[in-house]
Amino acid sequence: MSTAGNPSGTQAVDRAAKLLSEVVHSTVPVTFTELTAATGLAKSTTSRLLLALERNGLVRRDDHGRFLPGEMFVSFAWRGGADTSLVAVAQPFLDRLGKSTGETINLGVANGPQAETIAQVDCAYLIGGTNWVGLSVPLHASAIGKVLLAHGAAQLSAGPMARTTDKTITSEATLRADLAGVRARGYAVSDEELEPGLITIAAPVFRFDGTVVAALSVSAPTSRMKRETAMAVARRCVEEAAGLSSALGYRPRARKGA
Amino acid sequence: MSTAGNPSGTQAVDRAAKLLSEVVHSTVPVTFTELTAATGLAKSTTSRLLLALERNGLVRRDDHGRFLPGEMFVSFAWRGGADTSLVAVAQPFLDRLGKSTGETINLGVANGPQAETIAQVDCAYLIGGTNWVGLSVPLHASAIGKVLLAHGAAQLSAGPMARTTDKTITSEATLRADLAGVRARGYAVSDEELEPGLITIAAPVFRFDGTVVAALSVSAPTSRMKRETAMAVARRCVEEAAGLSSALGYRPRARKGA
DNA sequence: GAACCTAGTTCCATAAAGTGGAACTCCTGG
DNA sequence: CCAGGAGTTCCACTTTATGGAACTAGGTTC
Repeated sequence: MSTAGNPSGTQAVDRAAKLLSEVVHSTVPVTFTELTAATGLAKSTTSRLLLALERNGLVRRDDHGRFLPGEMFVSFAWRGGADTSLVAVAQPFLDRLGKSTGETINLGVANGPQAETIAQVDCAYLIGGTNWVGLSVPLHASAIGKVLLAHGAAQLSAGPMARTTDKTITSEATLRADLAGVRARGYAVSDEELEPGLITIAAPVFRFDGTVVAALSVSAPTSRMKRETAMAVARRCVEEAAGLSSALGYRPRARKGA
Repeated sequence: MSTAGNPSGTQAVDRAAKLLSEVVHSTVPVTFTELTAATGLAKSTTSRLLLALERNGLVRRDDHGRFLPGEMFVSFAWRGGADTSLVAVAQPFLDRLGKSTGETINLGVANGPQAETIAQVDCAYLIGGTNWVGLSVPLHASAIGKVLLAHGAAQLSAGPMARTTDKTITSEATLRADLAGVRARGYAVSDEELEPGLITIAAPVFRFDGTVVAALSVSAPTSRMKRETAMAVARRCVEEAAGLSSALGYRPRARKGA
């Protein structure tokens, strides 16, 4: 009768978790009745489970008796555990993107005047990216960096822009134009601007408040990234980045339909 | 045999919640064995419950099989639910402070160049504070404001400091000296500096990373806040602020004991 | 202000789900 | 290759959760 086939005997916990999930993933406080409806549980069961969740600080009630995530969630959020866990939330999205493109996938964030790689999925080919996790790259020459710059998630340092290949953008005006393109298209491209033979495409990851917190990228050798492939890859990259954004609570536009 | 007398029949959920609590409130990943030890549950039970929690995104395992808070917590934290819920976490501390002093309790945060009151517990006396929630007061004249200033959680605006009573500090040098005192003592006092007849004492609330995010205050009419009373009140205020800080993950000093 | 909803909690007999000891499977290190 | 620890799976036992019904608490209507 339930949606999922429960692997083993833990009904009560699973049901409680389902209730909890409804409460936590909702953007607004949830009523008791909505919860019985959403989970299909009997009133008595719902009541007992919610009482247990409340007793354990997993949910709480507002003045109208509606349910909100409890002290345990708030406390976790305040203690900053989230920052270190971005990678964990992102992993499934990276994996999916890696599987569908076969190329090297990276997740990068701003770290001072550079872009730092914090997670990676290796490519399926013999020739491909090495491990970049922990490495920092120039903002103006990398696709991830350009995404961060374009959305104000990183600032260039004062000095002149270092040239790493003959295609590297070093003029401020050119970069500004490129960044405008990044915002318009929804993704950034670094076409041999960081390293000869390397093309990278990156898309922005938004947080609940619409600010960009990271960028998701696909890197491949020029030999495998022709124009048509690039278009498809870019679309997939933007898709997964959007999915991750949504997991972080970003809601691009109020959407119709229940 | 168990530590707590369970009010009603929800053993499995309570046990799962206890495991979850261990995982979430720990600063480091927790091992399976630590969990069995901490909760006193049988290996088989622990295993089953953890599997259920994992399946539902409440915990996850790192590469060494140790347990961390799951996607549900991270996602909640990233979507910014915490900010709106500071009041909820703080409530018990405010209540306790209110009960033990009998006076008006406030929780305030920085809001631009002012201190904004975001929660309040009303005093037990007939004469006392009115509702301040939502009100903003000058940083330099209020105890909450001085705490925020002293710990760099708020900045004064450029202009001159407005005088609201004849005791208001309006000289920058005097204020600077006062703020040094606030840091040294651990609390701030506004002695009729905001309104004649009103004394307020405030203590800082720290976040996990040691930054100050809010201030907790006790306000009373001069008639009830004599010197000795003030000392006791200040101590209680600092205590509760420390308790709240701890709930937000702040650990002033590594603590001994299992 | 009495009758009537609706929302939610408590009761209780039933049976289903959780429990824990023991057996089993994986690792890791000697 | 064997020993020992860590964790999972099995399974008979029984404790614990379940859900319908009764009950309580607010709120609305007439």
